[in-house]
Amino acid sequence: MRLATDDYEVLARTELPLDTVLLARHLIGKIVVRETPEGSLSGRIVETEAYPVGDAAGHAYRGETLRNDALFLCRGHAYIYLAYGTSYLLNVSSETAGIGAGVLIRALEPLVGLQPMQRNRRVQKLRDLTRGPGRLTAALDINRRLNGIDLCRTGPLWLARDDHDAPEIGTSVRIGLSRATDRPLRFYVRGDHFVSGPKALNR
DNA sequence: AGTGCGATTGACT
DNA sequence: GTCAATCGCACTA
Repeated sequence: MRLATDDYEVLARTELPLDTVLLARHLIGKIVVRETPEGSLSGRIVETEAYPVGDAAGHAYRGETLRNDALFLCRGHAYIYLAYGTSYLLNVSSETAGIGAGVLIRALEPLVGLQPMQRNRRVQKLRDLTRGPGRLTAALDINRRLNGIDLCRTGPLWLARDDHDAPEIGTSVRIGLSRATDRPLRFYVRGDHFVSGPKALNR
């Protein structure tokens, strides 16, 4: 495990698949980097969900609004919104500019900055730090101020390559929806300790 | 202007 | 397992 984020390499936009579902798979195993005044934080993506073009459960389904406009940026930009009035959720925009689709980051394996994350979350247990889309944003101090940021450039929030072997990826239905509930658009590192959701969706 | 409802979490039985 | 918290947004009128 790395002790610092100094030698992370930023993901090039050209290596991101245009297609939302392919991007959701591609992002598994990549690294989210958060630079704060108190230091660098990072985690490895172990769970994502695709919200592709024409998806009735997607926020872009009814067109562009003030809330969701970051989804319409070209692939690799952050779309962050407040869910249930309590949790910020982090997405990566997909497709070409003007289309409107994205990938939700649902869980991370915490890597760098464990102590600040524990402070941000007010929990000690590593497993509770970033397991869940609202938990990982709290751990990394991610909120609406970072909405629209380019994740393919170093800065306060960006994506890095990782140099591990490609993990074994499982597929399931998405979590927490009331519409389009049957589509297999959730991807996760099979059996990983830091994947969210019920056990049945981690095999 | 009012209403209903989440891409969730934490506390509790 | 159940359930309330909490608020911005989409939708109706």
